Amino acid sequence: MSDKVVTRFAPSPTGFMHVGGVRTALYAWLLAKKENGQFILRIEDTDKEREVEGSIGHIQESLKWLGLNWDQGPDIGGPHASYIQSERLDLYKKYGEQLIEKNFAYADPYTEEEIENFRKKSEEDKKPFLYREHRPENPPMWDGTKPLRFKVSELKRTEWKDIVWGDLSAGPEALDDFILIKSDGYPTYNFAHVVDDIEMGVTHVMRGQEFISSTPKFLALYEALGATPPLFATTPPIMGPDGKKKLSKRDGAKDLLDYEKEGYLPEAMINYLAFLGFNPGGEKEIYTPEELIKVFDLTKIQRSGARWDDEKLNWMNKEHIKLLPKEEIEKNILAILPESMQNPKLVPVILERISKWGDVKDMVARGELDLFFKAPEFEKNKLIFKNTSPEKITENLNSAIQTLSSLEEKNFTYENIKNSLMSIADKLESRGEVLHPVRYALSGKDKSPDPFIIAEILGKNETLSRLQNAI
RNA sequence: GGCCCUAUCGUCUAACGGUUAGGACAGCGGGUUUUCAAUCCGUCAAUCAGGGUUCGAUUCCCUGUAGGGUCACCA
Repeated sequence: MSDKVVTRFAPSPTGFMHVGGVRTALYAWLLAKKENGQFILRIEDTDKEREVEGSIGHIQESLKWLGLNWDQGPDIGGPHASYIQSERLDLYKKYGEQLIEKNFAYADPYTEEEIENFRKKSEEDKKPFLYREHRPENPPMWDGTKPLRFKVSELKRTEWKDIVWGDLSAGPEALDDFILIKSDGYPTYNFAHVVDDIEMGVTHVMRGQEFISSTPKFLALYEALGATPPLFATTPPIMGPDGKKKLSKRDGAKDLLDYEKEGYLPEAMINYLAFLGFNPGGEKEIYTPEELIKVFDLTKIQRSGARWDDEKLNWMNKEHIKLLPKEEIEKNILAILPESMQNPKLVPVILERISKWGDVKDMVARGELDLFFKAPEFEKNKLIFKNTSPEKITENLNSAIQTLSSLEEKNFTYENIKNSLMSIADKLESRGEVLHPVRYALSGKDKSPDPFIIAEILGKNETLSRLQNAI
């Protein structure tokens, strides 16, 4: 146990990174960081057909955005380079030959049609299809043009331990002669990942529960290779909004980088993702990545699937924004505001209305900030407050102008404006009699930020002018 | 269908076999505010069902039900 912890994230480059895959990566990363171990990024590109160009770069960019830095990987190399499986074909071939020698592998002589027929026959007989029941007696030499199959030598019940799920087991029907190397010369996932995990000294394998049922095969392979299997930690799936199926593109599983574009904070995404299927206990919910590393514990990962909930993510993102220094918040908001709206005083007004940076853009698009930059056009009757007469409104607006005029330019601040207006308002039957007309005069709207902050941002001149205009 | 697995508020979850089953999101109500937002306070809300084991079961066992996963020259 003195060995260093080594974890890996091993995606196949078949498209964008979605949140489910990222969470598995996150758990592997958290463990490596917590144990001061190594986190490896390995690309499993053994299916040429499904490969999508640009995926590798996209995957790396996604991980980098979150700050999940790897210690070994395709771009930075490491003691076990290459970290791209298509560049390691010789290694898999070597392992394959070794298995043939030890009588743990053989060439598959059948055509795909023949196997398909076996399969159909089993289906008709209502029996599960097992290739090993058709295992050829005298398989040909393996020349690389035929698939190489693993030869199950002992049909037994497999029992193993999973850090998250506890004791697991499966009967001998889970064991079959699976393909190690395809006829195109590429290894299958089943083979390549085991070889690489052995070669790279991976100690903890984290992956989704879709792999539980094939674990007996992996274990048999480890045994045949004379290698000690790693520890397994299986993560539950992330479910779609209906809670019944795994989150898929159809239910809105998004490219992780879309969340970056929408202005989510990576530390909020990490917090949310980590807590979707993991909980350290206690009542604290907002964790920085550093805090998460400290409390992370594989045994506290959940076993059942969790639904993706955008609302909770938004809440969490807002909480993380609040943790940011003031200057940082200001910088981010100003960066999104158009040239004509670069006023730092708007920041607090905006901040309380957004949960992610992208919302700023929406506010601008909806024209919610326009009132700070151009005098509103209003309809006269909107100035009326409840049963207050027009004359009374005019009178109230006049007293507002009067009291605000007495404020010096440099004292034209939120507190002073509020005090001045409130002193008038409190003398009236209802504060609304003056505050409503003032709000409307300043903003042209019934619903707006409070009139005091609007006045401060507009400044004395503009404020008085809008009030006068309303009269 | 075979095999494997899972099951606490609407959602994410907490609870050495002993708690009024806790927290958070959402919802609802209220305070601050004329309003929206924000914020604070309060409130609603759950152990899938049935059997065991036990003085005592959310927790352990069995059955049922529901759900998930897997049965590829995909990972």
